[in-house]
Amino acid sequence: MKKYMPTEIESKWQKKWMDNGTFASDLTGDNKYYVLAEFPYPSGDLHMGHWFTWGGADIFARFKRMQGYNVFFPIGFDAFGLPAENAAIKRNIHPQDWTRANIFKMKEQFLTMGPSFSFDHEVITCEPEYYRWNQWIFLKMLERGIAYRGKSLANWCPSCQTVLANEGVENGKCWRCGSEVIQKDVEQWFFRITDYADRLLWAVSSNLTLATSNLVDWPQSVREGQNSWIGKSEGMEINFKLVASGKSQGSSKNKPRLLTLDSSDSIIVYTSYPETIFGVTYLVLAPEHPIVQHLLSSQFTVNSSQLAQVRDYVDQAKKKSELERKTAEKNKTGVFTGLYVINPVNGEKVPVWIADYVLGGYGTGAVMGVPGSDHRDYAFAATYSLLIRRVIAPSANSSSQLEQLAQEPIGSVEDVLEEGVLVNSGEFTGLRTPDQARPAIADWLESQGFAKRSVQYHLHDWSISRQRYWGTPIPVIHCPDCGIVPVPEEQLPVELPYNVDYTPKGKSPLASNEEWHRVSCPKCGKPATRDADTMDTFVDSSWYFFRYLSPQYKQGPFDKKVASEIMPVDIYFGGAEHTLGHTMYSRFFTKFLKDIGWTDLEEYASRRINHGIVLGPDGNKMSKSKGNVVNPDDEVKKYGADAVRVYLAFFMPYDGTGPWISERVWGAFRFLDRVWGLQEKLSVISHQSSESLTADSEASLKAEDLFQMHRTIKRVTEEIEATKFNTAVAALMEWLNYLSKKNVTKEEFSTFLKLLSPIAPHITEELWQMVHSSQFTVHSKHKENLVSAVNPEPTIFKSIHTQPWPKFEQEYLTLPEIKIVIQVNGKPRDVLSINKDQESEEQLLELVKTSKAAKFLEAKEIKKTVYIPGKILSLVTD
RNA sequence: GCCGAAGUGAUGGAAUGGUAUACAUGAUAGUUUCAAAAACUAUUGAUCGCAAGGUCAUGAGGGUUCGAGUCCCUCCUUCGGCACCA
Repeated sequence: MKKYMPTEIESKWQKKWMDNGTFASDLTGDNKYYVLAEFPYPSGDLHMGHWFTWGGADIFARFKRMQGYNVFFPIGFDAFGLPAENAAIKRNIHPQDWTRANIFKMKEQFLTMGPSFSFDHEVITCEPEYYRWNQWIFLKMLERGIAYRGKSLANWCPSCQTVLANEGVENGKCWRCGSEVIQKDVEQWFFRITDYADRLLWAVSSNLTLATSNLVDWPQSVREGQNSWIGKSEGMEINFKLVASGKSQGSSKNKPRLLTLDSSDSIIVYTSYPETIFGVTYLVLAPEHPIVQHLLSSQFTVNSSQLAQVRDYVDQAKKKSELERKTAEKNKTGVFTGLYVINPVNGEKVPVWIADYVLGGYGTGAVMGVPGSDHRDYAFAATYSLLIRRVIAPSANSSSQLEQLAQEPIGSVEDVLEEGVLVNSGEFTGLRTPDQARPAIADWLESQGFAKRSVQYHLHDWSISRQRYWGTPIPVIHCPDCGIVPVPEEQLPVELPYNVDYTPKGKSPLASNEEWHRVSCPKCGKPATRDADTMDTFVDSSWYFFRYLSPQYKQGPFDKKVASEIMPVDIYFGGAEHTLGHTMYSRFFTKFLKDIGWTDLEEYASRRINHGIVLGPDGNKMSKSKGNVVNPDDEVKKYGADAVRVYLAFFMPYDGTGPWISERVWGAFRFLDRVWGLQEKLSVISHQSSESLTADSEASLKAEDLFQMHRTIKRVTEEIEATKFNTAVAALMEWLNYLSKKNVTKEEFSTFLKLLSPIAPHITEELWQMVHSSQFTVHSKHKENLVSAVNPEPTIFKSIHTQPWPKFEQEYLTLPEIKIVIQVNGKPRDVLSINKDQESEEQLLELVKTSKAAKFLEAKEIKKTVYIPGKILSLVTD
């Protein structure tokens, strides 16, 4: 027997599979199965995380293929984005050249995994053939008002010199470079994802065992995370009229006042606690609130020192970064405006303040201050000695007790209640909240015309403009006369010019290429300029899984007919970090594509699997700066690709997070080496045909042998299906331990190889071909003949990876001799073996008398027996 | 603060309410070797015991059950996400 030398056999089979087209995709057949993994960013090095993600996906794809599915398992590259640009600046390489070289290198590295990718459907997002359809989709969105241009405060990274989406801000810092993000007023393009907020919400099921929601099987954590990010809140907009004396007399003749308000001369607040309205003792505006601007431009009469204070405060607030504003959470600051409003429910005159704890971007940018029932309002009122009134009391037993509670002052934060019974609330006093009081007051406020019901979302529109070079150009032309003019569809793609100055200057690098930038207006023909921004790279990754189906397609983003057959994605492997970004944007795109008639799908992936993270040997996240990066190439050289694959599958659950421990990879190698050694234990090595061999070996297998084999088939099948690769490997190890102690039949050996083949594709192919050598040699000779004659590409090579997946037989899963656990008073005392056919409670009770359990029953009466056939006999004495 | 997931040997981790610690790594001893590595064999939760065997152990404390790592309640810790969203 030759020694197991992985490096010798692995490249051999990788080449063979390639040449033979073993894993080529066929999108025409029935019984499709679409396996998707998040396409990699071409950073230039395939790291362990790629092996982990794609290894798991490859196991699954191979498994499904052997189960007879027509598997589509494409790969591509998410090639636009900042790192390429940063590399360009740092190393003076053009982003395009850098990216192309990286893609080339990474493909080579991927091949060492022995993957079963459908390489013939590759998608690379920086190719004009791809991004022209980004532009096409953009224009469709523009047509429908889903894409729009707006000016607003945006997250701005001063280091990357670009706008960031909310999802790109982590703890107030840029997700790429870690610089502190500031707020900047910028004109930019948005996608109106908020229009889709309701459709993006996941149905929340109280039954947690029900894994599906919106008819697909996505992790609970993703569904909950997205829902809380969308942050749907149902409440009311309540109108508070400004007190007339606050108005400026002088300006009333000429200027129309407060044009931006829905209803003139009033402030509209948003609240989801309308039932606390009797507890309002002040109003608070965000510093960005429009009325603050009116105030500062002297449209109200307030004394000048007050005005100066307001001006100071608003200026200060502007200077605070997002981070400062969030970390200063506990210390509430604010300033009185001099204005008053009337509380519509009781006619009280209430002061209006400005405070930066109120956010300009949420609701109406104004809230009612209810210090008696809101912790933040309480803190604010306490700081500025504002009136605090109790409107919610703890539930009371009697009305007299309630009256007493109503008088209790609120002396500390602990007294601030959001639930209980309403007090000091006019006719609503005594109602329980939230269930009774909230709808009652809401109805009443609406009927009186004081307020209307309103739904608010935490989700913001998606800002997609980036002032960077390496991305999809926005297909729009700015004309001094016609304004924003979309680039006509037939002129797509708007190609990204090669020659630009991409060093960051706070404006878009594309504008530096005059020849590209200056065009004539498609409408009027006069000189105009192209939009010089590029799109967020999340746009690229929002629909790539559609493009995979028909990457060469020229009549649209993808071939609808193919999509109707192959979509949705059946299983999507990816990282938990994409819960709020990529996976939600993709869902949004899918819904939009449905609306314009390109797909019938509401959800693009039937099942989502979040993978874990492989840490460095020191237990920290692998990073160059920490020097704990394990390079898969090195590990493959040491142990072989199969051992690395087995280790990755085995060392922790697929969704876990744990360190790479090299000495344990050796354990995976040892396992494969023992599998290799199994060939020596083959009891029947003959020249007979495989069919008669099967019959022979079946006959010689004992009940225990069959039990072990079928049990393993069952376990491996179910565990791969559930993406529990670690226990699938453990099941194979257990069977190997059993097989190592006996002679092995060809049947057992072949079955073992098939079950292991998705995880360790090379060694299993080698051993398979060795065992089925007669078949193989005949065919190889045959092949040479065929090649020289008619058919240049005969496909007679029968790979193990196209063999049918083993099926287990229920009848072998129980042994004739079964084991029954005997418990006395809940403690296991003995295990009895009994013939399956003879098992009965009476028989067992008889056997118990002579068992180890007997002494625990001496001189005791059995008061109760619980008998679960095939499992346990539980005896209870006094 | 809110939401979610999880706490099991020295370590990674297994366990449809039914013999907790499968499988692997490490460790100890032995075989082999001039020696080491590798390989192979045995042992390996704690504790009492010469042994047979017993007792105790799944973050802590209660509960349901013949029986709980698993279900329920309270608490602690860790990780992840969100966070002044009114």
